[in-house]
Amino acid sequence: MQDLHKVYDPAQVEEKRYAEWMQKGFFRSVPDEREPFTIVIPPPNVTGVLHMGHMLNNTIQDVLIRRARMLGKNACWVPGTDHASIATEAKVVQLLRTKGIKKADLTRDEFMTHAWEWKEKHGGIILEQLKKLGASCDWDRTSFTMDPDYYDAVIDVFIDLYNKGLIYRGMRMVNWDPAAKTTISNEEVIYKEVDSALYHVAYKVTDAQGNETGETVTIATTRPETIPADTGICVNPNDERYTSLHGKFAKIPLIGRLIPIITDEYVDLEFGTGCLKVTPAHDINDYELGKKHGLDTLDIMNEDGTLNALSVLFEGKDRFEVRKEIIRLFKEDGSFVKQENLKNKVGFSERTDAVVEPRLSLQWFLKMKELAGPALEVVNDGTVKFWPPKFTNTYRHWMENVTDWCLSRQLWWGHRIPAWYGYKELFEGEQTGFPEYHVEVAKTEQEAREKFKKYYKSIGHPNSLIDSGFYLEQDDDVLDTWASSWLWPIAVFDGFKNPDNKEINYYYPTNDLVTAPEIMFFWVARMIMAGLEYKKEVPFRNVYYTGIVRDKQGRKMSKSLGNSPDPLDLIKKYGADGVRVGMLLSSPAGNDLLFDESLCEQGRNFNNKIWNSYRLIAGWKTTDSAPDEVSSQAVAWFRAKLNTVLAEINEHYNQFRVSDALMASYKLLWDDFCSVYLELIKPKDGIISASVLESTLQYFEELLKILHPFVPFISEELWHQIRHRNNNEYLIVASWPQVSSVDSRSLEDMETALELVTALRNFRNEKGIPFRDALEVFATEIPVYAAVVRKLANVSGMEKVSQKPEGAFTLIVKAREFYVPAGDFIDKEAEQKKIREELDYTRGFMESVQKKLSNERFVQNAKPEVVEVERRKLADAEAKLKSLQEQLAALG
RNA sequence: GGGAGCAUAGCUCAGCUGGUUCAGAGCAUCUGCCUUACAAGCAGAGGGUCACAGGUUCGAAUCCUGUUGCUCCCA
Repeated sequence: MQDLHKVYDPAQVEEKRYAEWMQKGFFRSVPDEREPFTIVIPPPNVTGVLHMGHMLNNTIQDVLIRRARMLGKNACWVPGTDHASIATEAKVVQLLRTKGIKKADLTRDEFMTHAWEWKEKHGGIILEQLKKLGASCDWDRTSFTMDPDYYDAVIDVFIDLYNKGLIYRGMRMVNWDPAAKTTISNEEVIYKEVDSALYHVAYKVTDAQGNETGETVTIATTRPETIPADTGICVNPNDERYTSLHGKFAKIPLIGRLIPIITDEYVDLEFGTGCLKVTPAHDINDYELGKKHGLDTLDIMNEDGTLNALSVLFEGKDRFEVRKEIIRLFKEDGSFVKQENLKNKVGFSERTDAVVEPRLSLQWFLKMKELAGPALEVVNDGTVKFWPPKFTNTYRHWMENVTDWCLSRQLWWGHRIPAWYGYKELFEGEQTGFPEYHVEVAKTEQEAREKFKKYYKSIGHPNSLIDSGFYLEQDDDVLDTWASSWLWPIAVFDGFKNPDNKEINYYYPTNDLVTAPEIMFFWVARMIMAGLEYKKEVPFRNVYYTGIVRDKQGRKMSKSLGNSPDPLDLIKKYGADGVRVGMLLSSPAGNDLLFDESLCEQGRNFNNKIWNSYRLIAGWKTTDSAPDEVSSQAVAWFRAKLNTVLAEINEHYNQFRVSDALMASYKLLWDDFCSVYLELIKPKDGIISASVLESTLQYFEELLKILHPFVPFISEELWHQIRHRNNNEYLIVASWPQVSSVDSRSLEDMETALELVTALRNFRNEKGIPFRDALEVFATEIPVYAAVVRKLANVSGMEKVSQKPEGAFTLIVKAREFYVPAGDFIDKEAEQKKIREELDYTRGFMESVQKKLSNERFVQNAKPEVVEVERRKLADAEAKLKSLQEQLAALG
């Protein structure tokens, strides 16, 4: 006892225990005869540092994996990181810049050397941080999406899908990030509302020969800089204002090029002027419209967001500069009409915050329709379950409207696309800007060359020329990061290179996946597709969606807002166990977590409570004498209580209600064990019956087991404090308690006793009677757990009487009457008022029950049990009414 | 514009297939306590016409319809 500090100090415990777990290999999993339980971590980004979202996500995974381990399963939690093409490349470019090196001056290989250096130095930070949280990952299995075998798997899958005809190359409107000079996915575009303007510009109308008719047509646009790329003007055929324009042409101001005026119902009569300029190369809707009407496509933009020669007047100038300049020029030449201010949503790059430019470009795509069908099916039929289930709706909707996946990214860091191009200048040593000629997908240049030879022969090139060598160039682009992470559950077990290896056969399919709903489509859906395609089996059985961690005001936590606490600081302040409890306290599956430090404080307080409950027990000395009555009752009751709550907790886990499981455990320890059980057995002199102490220690062990997944460190520490343990006898590998049969009588008896205790405490409170003054209680029927009442309410004696003693105060508990001689304490008027209020309520209650019972249709239609319940309610209410009336009468 | 979801105490949320001894939990608030494990604590208390309006039913927080408000996803 002297050794135990009054408050729990996590710093003394956490590092030590984690090191022991590691050293003893408790996190390590190898296939054996036990049932496997597998979780693969959603690989955090190598550029990442631990944030609150990771904390929540990984705490939940650790809870699930620790419980599975205690349930005797072979628990395997695979950690790792993904290479994060865009983010990492951006970091590396930035770092090089500080050293005065430009990416453009480096060869691809040189750049990759720098990138790998960066990865080796910074890529593991987040995993080290997870250890502080207590994450029980099998660190020997740490994977990375660009490990050699993983890299090969990604390339092989690309080739395989290409050979199956699922991958194609096509011209598409993509989201172009002019700062990163790469395509980004729809999901990486953040739409923000910005102040902008709708510019009205008049074009002169002409006939097909270019003769001006004297009319003008006024369009409205938010992007006047794209006007040089216009290839048409569109009006709604039903718009009577513009019927005279049908079939005519318009002359682009400043530029003078003629463009046709077309009609399509797509045009909104209400918006702007009702005349739409069509710019197929720079707007996705215009692109579709242009395709439909056979308009030209004129791309005036360079990859860095400046305009090119096709813009005629603005070559080399930035798009936003041109926006200002062109309006000025329109004003000068009189085609400017007016400007309307409005707010609209503009897409920004998640990575660089640059305004995203719709851009036509040649990209690699994966057809999704074929893959989506089966992936939807397995969620619909429950093979893969979502928690909470409401997310299946979102999933279904997306899968039914899936679009092809753009796989290529214009970056170097990542898996280089295994496609090879030959050029028209077949036997020159250099690419000279001629259009490419032929494409082959192959793993190596050697293989590609063989394929090219065959191809060239087939189209009649002479052998002599082919044999003397020809120029090939590999695609410069890499694959989207998700095109590697969708293989994660298979690749971490080497399931591509060795498709039938022991590990993949044992661990796959995995059990649970814990992730955020925002990546349901990037990742969850695609992992299911990959699993079905390559293993013919789903990758996991359950997907637990966590919420987003927000601040108290409901704002998403982000670096730029600066509203996110540093998780490591929190751990320092509250202990890892405290933070874990704090994270889980208010985060039911799928619900956002409004994080507040006070939650961690609550977690810390809980740990302190656990700690002090042990301090109390540890201070007792034992005697051989038999347990007293109250202790025996307490021991019997707590066994029943523990088993009841344990069954509830198990059920919560089965339904993935992790925070409910925590709350149930929290109350079991705090309310039932500390506030009731320990108070009941607590000896006045510090000397306790040895058998009671032994039961108590056993209970405490059970509690530590139940608490372990939530608070691994303190529970392990106390586990060793309680008793001397053998070498590998650690809580982390102890068996999860079994539910045994419950004595429900004991639970009921205790409930009655505790209600009486509360009534008596309340009575003391109201009358201002201090606890040290013992009360005397009379009852018509002595409760089974009278000893409990005596101890907890400081009652000197409980005597059976046939009727209420003179001047006593009546307490009604479970329709039974208890009398407390109150003497001077009684306030007649207040008492009468209280009884009358109670009488009113009881009468009202009785009436409603009577009404129900006298309703024939109720008695006929309702289930017999329900009717029986109503009858009992009536009987109880009648008894209570009678008692209250008597009390009132007795008061005069 | 299309789709999904939510609206229950001051806050965060439970409340399964409709049945008032279920309107509940944690936190917060208030009152009284430094009772020899813990003031990071102990003992109590107050607080909600379950968004609004209809409907189905013997009976609705729970089912249906509409309204309002909010959120998310897609375009």
